[in-house]
Amino acid sequence: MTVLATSNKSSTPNISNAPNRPPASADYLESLNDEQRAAVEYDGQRGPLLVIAGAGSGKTKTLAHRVAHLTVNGADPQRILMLTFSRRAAAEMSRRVGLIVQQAIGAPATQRPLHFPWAGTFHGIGARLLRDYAERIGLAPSFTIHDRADSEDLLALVRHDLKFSTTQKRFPTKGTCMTIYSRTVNSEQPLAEVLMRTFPWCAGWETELKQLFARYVAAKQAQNILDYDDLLLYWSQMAAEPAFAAELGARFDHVLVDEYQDTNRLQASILLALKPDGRGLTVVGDDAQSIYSFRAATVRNILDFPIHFDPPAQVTTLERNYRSTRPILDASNAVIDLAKERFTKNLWTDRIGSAKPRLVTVRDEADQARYVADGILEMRESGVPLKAQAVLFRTSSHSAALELELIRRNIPFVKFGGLKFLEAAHIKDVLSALRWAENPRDRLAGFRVATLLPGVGPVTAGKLLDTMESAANPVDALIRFQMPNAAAGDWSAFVKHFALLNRAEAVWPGDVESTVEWYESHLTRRYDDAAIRMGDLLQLQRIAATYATRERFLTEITLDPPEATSDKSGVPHRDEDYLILSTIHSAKGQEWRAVSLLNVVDGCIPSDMATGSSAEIEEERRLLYVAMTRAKEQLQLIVPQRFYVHQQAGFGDRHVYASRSRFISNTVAQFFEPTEWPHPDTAEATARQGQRAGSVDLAAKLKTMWT
DNA sequence: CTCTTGCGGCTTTTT
DNA sequence: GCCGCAAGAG
Repeated sequence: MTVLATSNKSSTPNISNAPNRPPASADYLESLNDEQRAAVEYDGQRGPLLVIAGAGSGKTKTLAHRVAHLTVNGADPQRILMLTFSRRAAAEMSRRVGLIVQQAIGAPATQRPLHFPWAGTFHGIGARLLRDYAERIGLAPSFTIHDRADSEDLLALVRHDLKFSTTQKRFPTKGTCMTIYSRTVNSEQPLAEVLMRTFPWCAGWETELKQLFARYVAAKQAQNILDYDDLLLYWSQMAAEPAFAAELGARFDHVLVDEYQDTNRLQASILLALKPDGRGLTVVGDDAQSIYSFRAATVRNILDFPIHFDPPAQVTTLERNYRSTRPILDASNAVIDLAKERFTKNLWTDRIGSAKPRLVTVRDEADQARYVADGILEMRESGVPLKAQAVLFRTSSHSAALELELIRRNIPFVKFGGLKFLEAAHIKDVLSALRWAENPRDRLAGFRVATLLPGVGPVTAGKLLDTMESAANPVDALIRFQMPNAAAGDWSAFVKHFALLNRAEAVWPGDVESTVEWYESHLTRRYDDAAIRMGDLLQLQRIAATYATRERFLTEITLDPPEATSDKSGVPHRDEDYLILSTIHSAKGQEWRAVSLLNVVDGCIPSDMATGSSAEIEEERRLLYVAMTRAKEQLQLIVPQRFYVHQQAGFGDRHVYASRSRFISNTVAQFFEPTEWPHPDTAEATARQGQRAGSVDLAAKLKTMWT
C-alpha cells in the first residue's frame, strides 16, 4: 500500500497548525487493522474506493480515520462532502474525525474542533446546494420543503381537482399515489415499469396517474415548494447540466458516502454526476444490511459500483467484527447464511463469550412485556446501565404493551422511530403559520392556518388563497382580504400576527414564541388535552431556539425531525439513565451491550405486509440480521405464542396464535439457548399450562365433531 | 358555508 | 382500538 499524497488541488488546510505531510509517526493509524488501514490510506486520485464493511467491523471508525487522514494530509474540510444516512450519523462522524485529527496533530484538546460544513444526508445537502443555486436554476430561494404528509395532502388536492376522488372504480389513495410517484422518481424508471413491477393492481390507472403527477409538479412549482424527492431530483438534474457539472464537481475534492447499500438510483446518479471518473469518491456499505428498498434503495448500487468506472473501483472488505461475542455472531451468521443471494463473507471475531443468545418463549405480549422489564431491571442490578440496553422491534406499535409496563414500573425510556413529533396536529398548525410567513405562496400551509379560525372553512380559505395567488404581493392581498363577519375577530388577530412575522428583520426565535402565543386560544378551543399539547409546543420552542434563522429551522425540522418520542413521561434529561426502544430501522448503525428483540414471529418478522415477493422476504431476513448484530454481549429474541393483531383483512381485531419466525429454522435455533418463561415449574406457570392444555383439548374436540 | 356527527377503511419501515 | 371523509343540521 502506497502512502498517498492526497488532494492534488491542495488548497490551504483549514486547521491552523496542520503539517503538510503526515507526521513522522502516524500514531493515529496504529489502532487500525490491515484492511481498515488500506481503506484509510487508499489514494483517491487513483480512482474510486468501495469498502464492504460487515456489521460491527469498524466501519465508522474507518471512515472517520479516512477523513482525518485526508485532512491531516492537507485536504480542506470545506471541500469534503460526507453523505451519511442520518444527520445523527453525520454529527457522530464529524465528532470522531475531530478527535482523530486532534490526536494526529497533537493539538491541545482545547482547540476548537474541526468543522465539516458539508456533512449530512443527501436530502439535507441537496437542500443547501439548491438554495445556493436557486436563482440560477429558476427556483425562488425562499422555497419551502414539504414533508411526506404535506406532499400527500397536496397530491390529494390535485387528485380532487381532477375529479379522481370520485371515480367509479376506486382510484388509489393519496398515500399510494405518493408512494408510486416517489418510487418512480427515486428509481429512475418509467412509470409503466414501476406500476407493472411494484404496483400491478394500479396498472390500469397509468394515464390518470401521469396526469395527476404532471399537475402535482405544476402545483409545487407554482407554490414554490419542493418535496423530499425534489431535493434529490433537482440536484441530480442540475449536476447533469454541462453548465453546472464541472462547477459542482470541482466544489468538493472528496466525496464519502456511508451506508451505500441503502441509496437508490437517483442518489447514485448524483454521485456519478459529481465525480464522473470516480476520483476522490469513497463509498462504504454492507449488502447484508440493505433494508430500505421500500424507499427505492437498491442493493445493485453497491454491487455494481466497481464496474461503473474504468478502471474499476478498488474494493476492500472488512470482515472482522469487533462488536459482538462469538455466540451472537454465530447465530447472526446462521440467519444470514440462509439468504438467497449474498456477496459478503461471514464475519469473524475473537471476542469470546460463553453464553448463547436466548430464544425465549412467552405466552403472549403481556408476558413478553413483563419478561423484558424483569430482565432489564435485573441487568441494571448487575451493573449494565439502562442506556447500554435496547429493545428493538419491527414495527413501532409492537412496543405498546412494553411501554405501558415500563411506565408502570417507572423505568425511563426513549423511543426512536414510529410516530413523529411533527405529525401531531398542533405542531403542524404552528409550523404551518411559520411556513406560510416564510413562503406566502404555500397554499397548503395557508389553507391549514386559515381553516383553523372559527368561521373559516374550505371555501373561504380557497378564495383567500386564490386572491393571494393572483396578487403581485400576496402578503398585502392577505392583509386587505375581506373575511365574512363571523370570522372577523379571529381574522384580525391573525392578520396582526402575520404582519409581525413579515416585518423586515425577522426576530428569531421570538417568532415561534409569538406564534405559539397567537395559537394558544385556538389550541384550548380545539383540544381537551390542550395542556399536554402545550408542552409539545414549548418543546418546539426549545428546538427552534437552537437554529439561527426561521428558514434554517423550517428546513431542518422537516429534513431531520426530532426522532425520539417519550410523550408520556416527558423527555428524560440527557444525563439521566434511560432505556432505548427503537424500530430496527432506526437502530441502524448503533450498538448496545444487551439487546432484546420483540415479536420474533411470522407476521411481525417477516411483517405480513412484506411477504408478497421473495425480494421482500429477503429484506425482512436482513432486517432480523441487522437487529441481531446490534448486540455486543447479550441477545435475546422473544417469541410470544399469542399476539394481538389489529384489523386483519376483514376479521377485525383478534388474538392469533403465532409461530416462530420462519427465519429461525430448526438449524438456526441450535445457535440459541431455548428458554421458557414463566419457568414451567412455578405454580403460576402450571396453572397457565393447564389453561392452555384446555384450549388444545377443545380444539381437538371440535375437529372430531365433523368426523 | 361551517360545524358536527357517524361510518367506513385501513395501517411497516423513513429522508 | 383511530382517523379521515361524507352527509346532515344550524
